[in-house]
Amino acid sequence: MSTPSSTPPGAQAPDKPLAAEGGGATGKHKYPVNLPKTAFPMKANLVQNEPASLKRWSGLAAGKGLYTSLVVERASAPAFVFHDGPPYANGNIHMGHLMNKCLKDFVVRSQMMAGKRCAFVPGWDCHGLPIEHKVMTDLIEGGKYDKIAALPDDQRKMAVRRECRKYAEKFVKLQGEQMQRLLTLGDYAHPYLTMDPAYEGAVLEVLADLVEQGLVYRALKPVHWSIANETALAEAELEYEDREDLSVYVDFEALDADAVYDAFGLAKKLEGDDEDEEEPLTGSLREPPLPAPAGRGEGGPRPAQRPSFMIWTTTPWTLPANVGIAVNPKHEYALVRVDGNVTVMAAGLVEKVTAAANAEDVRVLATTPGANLLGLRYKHPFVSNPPPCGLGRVCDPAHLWSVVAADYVTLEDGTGIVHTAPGHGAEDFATGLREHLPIYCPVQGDGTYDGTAPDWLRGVSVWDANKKVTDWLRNSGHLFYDHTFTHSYPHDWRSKTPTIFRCTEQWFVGVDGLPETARGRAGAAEGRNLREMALASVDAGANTTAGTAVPQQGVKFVPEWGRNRLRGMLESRPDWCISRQRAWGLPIPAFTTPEGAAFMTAASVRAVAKVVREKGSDAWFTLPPQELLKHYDAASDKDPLAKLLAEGSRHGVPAHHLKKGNDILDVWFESGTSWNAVLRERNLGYPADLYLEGSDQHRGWFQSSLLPALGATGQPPFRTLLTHGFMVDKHGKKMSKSIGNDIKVEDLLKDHGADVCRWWVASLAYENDVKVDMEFFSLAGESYRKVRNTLRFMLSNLDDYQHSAGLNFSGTSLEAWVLGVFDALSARVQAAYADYDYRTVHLALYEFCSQTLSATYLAAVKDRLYCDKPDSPRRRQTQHALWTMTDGLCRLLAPLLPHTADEAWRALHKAAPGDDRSVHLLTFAPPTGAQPDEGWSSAMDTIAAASKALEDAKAQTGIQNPLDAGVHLPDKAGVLARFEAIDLADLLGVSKVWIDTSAEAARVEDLRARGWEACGRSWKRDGTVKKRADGGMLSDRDAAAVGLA
RNA sequence: AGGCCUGUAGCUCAGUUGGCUAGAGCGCACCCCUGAUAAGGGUGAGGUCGGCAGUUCGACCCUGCCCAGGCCUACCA
Repeated sequence: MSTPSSTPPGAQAPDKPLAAEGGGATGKHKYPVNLPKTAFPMKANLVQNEPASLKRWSGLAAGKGLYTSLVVERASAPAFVFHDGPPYANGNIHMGHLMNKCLKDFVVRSQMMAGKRCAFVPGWDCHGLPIEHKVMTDLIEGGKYDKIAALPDDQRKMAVRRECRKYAEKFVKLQGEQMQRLLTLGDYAHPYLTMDPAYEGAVLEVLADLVEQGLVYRALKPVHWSIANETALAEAELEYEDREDLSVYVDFEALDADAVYDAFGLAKKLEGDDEDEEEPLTGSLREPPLPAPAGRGEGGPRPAQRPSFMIWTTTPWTLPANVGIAVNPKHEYALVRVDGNVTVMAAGLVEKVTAAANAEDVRVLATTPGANLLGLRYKHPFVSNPPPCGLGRVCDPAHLWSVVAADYVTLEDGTGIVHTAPGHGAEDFATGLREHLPIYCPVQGDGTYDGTAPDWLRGVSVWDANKKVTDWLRNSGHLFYDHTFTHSYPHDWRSKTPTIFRCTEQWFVGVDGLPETARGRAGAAEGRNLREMALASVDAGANTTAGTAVPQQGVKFVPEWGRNRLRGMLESRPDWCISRQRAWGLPIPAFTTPEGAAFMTAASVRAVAKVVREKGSDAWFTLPPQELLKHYDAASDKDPLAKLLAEGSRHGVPAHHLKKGNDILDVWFESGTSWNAVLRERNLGYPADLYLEGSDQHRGWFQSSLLPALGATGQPPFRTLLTHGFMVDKHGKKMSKSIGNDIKVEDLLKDHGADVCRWWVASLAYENDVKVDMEFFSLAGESYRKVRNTLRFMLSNLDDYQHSAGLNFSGTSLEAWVLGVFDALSARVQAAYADYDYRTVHLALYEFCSQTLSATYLAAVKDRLYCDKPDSPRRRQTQHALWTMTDGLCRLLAPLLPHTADEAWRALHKAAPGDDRSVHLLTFAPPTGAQPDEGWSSAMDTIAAASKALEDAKAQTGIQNPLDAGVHLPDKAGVLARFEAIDLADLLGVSKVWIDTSAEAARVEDLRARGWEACGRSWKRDGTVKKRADGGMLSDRDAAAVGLA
């Protein structure tokens, strides 16, 4: 049974706009007061209202929308060039995107508010393996791949590319909507997509510039290789599975026994010689082998037989490609006699290795740091002819088959001496490049050895070679020990077969100046050293502090340690491999002549770029070479390579005899040239004032943008690099879907709305890692509501106010004080925006709302707003200040809280639903010009002290309601005399203030003891309260306000 | 394993070139107001400044080591 309403028929339902009842004691008169009234609701209801704001903004200026009208309106304003790093077009946006996009939007909106033209073109990285991999998986699982796989190469790739494009388009659309839901402002109608034809053409034009500078070359590089599919594989296409392999310990005979013994500091005489003669000769009759300190031999005799270096490998099949052995210069190495043989290995591993092989007689003869072994030569166990150096390289024959340094050599496994085959391993490759060793790979695409291998291995599969090589070594006496063991090994994700590391020809951007092959190129005379240029630009901006101008060519870092981080990475980075063997990407427009020579010149790349601009990169797969090169004129190409090609010439190759290359560009090259494809193509300005991304982009986009820009334009593409940290959970652990501690942006928007999320982002120390938890958004919501309610209270007291500028008021007025504080706040906030210091913006705005306004000024002026005659000068003056601050505050808040600031601003201006006005079309307000009296500072100190006294009095006397109190303020300095006592009383929240020039401290008095009555309207006891004509007890002010004498 | 970075109250953050009893807001507890009311105001309790050692008359701040965490490399012969 439900309870019927207890309201009697005819009774008035309680009205929401609170009437002037209650208040005074019962039985007394009820007097009307000026109650607050506003349409701006206390409850934000962001989840529903934000989409409405979005819709309104998109309809502004007859459908042009907010972004477009702003940019058009600011056409001649100074530009702030900001550039978006493209997220990958895959999946829903996550917490990282939330922070990144909000921070970027703070930049865009605050720059616009500062009067700049800040164009922002959002972009997406559309090509690349993650999409291709996903699409392939879907095709395979859907049973559709077999049909596609049977097509000719170009057609197969086109089929895959069509699917990839659809996939990318889908996620660009999805993510774009999600980003706009975060209320971010940008040219979402015209984003940049790395798969757009114009973008692709612009990328190729940068490539052409780099080719022209002689920075692009073709060389060998080891890649993961699937023998089953005869293709290179990316990391993402590998699956690691356990596999049983043969591991071998092999002795490599030293070429010069004496040199080895010298390195170990052994005396230059043979074992068996008379012991007595041993002493003074050590190190004195010969040159030390190395500048490093001599080895720590005991000065004992040197063995008669030739020593060897013992290496360990789990891939015996790579031994034919061995060109060096690596030691760690810092580790200690031992010369060991093992069952009659003398060999070298890491001192710390002697016991482990010999025990594994069950060696019986083990004696360490001497030890020496690895540094002393560098340069020692050895004899390859079964290869005698020096291998070819490798495409486009020059090798140092003195380094072949010698001991080299590598700090990746550890003492965890093996012997501490690492077999090095640059053609078969990434680290070996790096070492090979550094030491000018051959990059040699005798293994062909089908996994068999080619003609350069020893005859007993030619045509043999590498898997069979493991045993063959091991047997050979055993027979020749080089094998110390072998055993099978199980380890995790990469497998091809599609064929499930084991992969190998194999050298293939790839395209590189050189970072250390001109490689041999690039010499003689057109324009190469002024070729650049990218590493030096990059380091110089990173260093050039050092020692600039926030706000100061960045020197030409220099880069400013926020935070400053980013400089160090980028510098370290630039110092150690290898040449950039820009080619990939995939379908979903932008082809590298290189051709192959019938003789197998690569053909690509600056002019030929520009010619293909022209076609790509018209038809997109699909053209590479659908058009024949002569069509792709239709804009190319070999006769006018100054590049020497152009001689290879001459249509119709007897000496050259006609274009239609060329073969198209199969490589696509690394996607990092595509996004790394966005400064050209977006900023320059769209005339937005170059270089950018700011790039803003996560700190992982020091390795990624910052570098991939810096290098091509330096190569092509000679200057960095950005003046400032700002980085933010990563999202971690509330315990500081990384967030991931698999752990299940991730927070969905969707959920946040549904529970809290975008403005609250943005308010939270603004509060972060974004340069560090950021802890996230659902609870934090509730807290942010509370703080948001405080700001909202402060705005609401001001709005509700402006309902009857018509603003007009140019009001003069005294410097001692409350208005002069509060507007003075507001001006300081405004300056502080604008400076913080300019410094990307949103935390300070957030804090300053919050504290102003909470402390200056809510707790102080608004509390003080409440009485005059409610009880003064509505149009009294004092009340209008207060409203003037309220209006000025509400308007100004909305502008200051607008970059952080686009919806709420606009909602409040429109409420202030009483904008009707169809009204186009918006706070976002404005700029920050100029200073109010208020000139607060110099005495305010000490006046406020006195008030604070008196406030404390009042608290004490409340605790000790019967005063509970501050309006029952009067306060005698000390004023020895005579500062307060020029202030209105009533203003000071209102700041204290008491009924009456007396200024006492002789008092030391504030004194509180109970006004009831004076017999002062409380006013029935304002509840104040100001000493003027008396019975009025209508019988009510009113103060003079209130009597006048209601028209009673 | 290496490079860079972080670690101050339950939470988010301040702490200027080493020098006062280490601050603020939120949250929490208690109180006031009931004409901003699913609001507003006030008061208070919370910290061995990640740990250990060192330099110094004096260290949250400088140095070293360790612990925990993050990003990026390298994960291998």
